[in-house]
Amino acid sequence: MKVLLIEDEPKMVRSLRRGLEEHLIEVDSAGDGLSGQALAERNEYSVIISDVILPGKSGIELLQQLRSKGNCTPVIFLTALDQTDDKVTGFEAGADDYLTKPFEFRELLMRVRALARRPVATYQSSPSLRFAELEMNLDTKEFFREGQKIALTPREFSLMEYFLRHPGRIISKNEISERVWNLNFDTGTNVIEVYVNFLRKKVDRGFDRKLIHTQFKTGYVLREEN
Amino acid sequence: MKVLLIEDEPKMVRSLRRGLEEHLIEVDSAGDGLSGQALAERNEYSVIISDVILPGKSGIELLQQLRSKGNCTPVIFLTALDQTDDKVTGFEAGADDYLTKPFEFRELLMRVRALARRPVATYQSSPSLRFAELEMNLDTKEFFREGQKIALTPREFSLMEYFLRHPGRIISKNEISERVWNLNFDTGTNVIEVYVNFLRKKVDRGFDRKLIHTQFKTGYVLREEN
DNA sequence: AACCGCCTTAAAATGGGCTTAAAATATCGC
DNA sequence: GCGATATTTTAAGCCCATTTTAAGGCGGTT
Repeated sequence: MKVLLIEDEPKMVRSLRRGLEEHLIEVDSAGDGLSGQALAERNEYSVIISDVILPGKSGIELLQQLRSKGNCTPVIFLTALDQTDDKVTGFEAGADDYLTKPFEFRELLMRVRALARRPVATYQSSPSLRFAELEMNLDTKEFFREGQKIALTPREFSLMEYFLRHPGRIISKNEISERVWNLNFDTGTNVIEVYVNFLRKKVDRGFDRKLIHTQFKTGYVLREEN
Repeated sequence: MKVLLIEDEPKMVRSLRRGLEEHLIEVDSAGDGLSGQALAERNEYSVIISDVILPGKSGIELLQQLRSKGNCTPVIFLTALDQTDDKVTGFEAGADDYLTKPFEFRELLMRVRALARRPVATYQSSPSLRFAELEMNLDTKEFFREGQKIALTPREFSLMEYFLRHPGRIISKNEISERVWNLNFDTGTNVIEVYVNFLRKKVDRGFDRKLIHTQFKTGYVLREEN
């Protein structure tokens, strides 16, 4: 099980992270709304635990934007004091649960587990990414061009996913190695080129209109025209 | 929206009923576990609100029996005092939410609405699951492919059941070990692979169209095509 | 033309998943 | 309760898809 923790108070983050990890729950954390949203969109979590008041973007805004993009990961809000008004708007925005600080850790753990137990399929309208005649189903890990299914390995899939999440934008190799390979240093290899090649073979070969383009000395783009 | 309220304290019943009906929520109520269960089985409710301590049959027993019969109506437990131990067992029994008396009515209302918003879990009127030419009878624990009976051990059966309840969705090994083996930690063994192998021998061997597929590094899927 | 970045291909390394058999555990009939 | 049988779990080795490395060629840029 993996949860995303969005909270700006370092002490709280540390204590929750420790508690959750003790119970063998993987934790990613973010200190503000923006990076929280980025993580939530890039990865799939069982549950998101978020403060309501956050720098950058409030928890409620964040939630609404996730939901509007078809992301149905259950969200538990944390709020300081008993601001019941926040509570109301939080629930209205589609929160699945609410805890008022201070709370017992056991309580949080129970609620996280209860939400994680919910059958995923029923609540998540299978999220899919589209661009041109490409279609990617994040749930079933299927990928299509013009309705034709293309088998992708996990790495290929997540690289393609990254392209589809940033269509039309030039993506540098650094960015790719950070966000797809999770390396923030240069390994001095050419894995990325190799994988772009893999994708091209599977996605562009045999089609007239190429979709994956090289921007010399800059990076790659997913684009319709040449 | 219609809720079932199971509570033995008449005062509480009256006040909650009034509050809910003011918000245009229909209310059926029962004063003990047995009649509550009868109502829950006879009618379909959006949410069940139940006291934990009840004459006749405890709320937790009631919940477990509903769940074992395939009834997935969300349940909110009410409990006097802060008996967190009850809370733990309640959540373990599959409760969807928990409120400690005394609570604000608004709080209850929010939680009821949050649960009612969840798309209704597929209701099992006939206790059989089907997919492609597979058929599983949950009552008699029989399992067939193309009408041909296949004998499954209990473990095999419940693994197959889990597949059949999530056709087309990729199911991770973690998910399987949590939901079929009820382990929420990694045992470091390969039981799951062994059992998938058992199932394949019994279900797919000798058939042209395989139904159980591996998604490398991701999990397994029940799917018709390759 | 020379350099550098990118492409392509093939081969090596890695690690996940499969299979099998044996050990441990549970279940059933007596 | 006891032994026999069925089921479940552990363990080990192998296989192969995936990933990474490496090397040589091609092409764009200056």
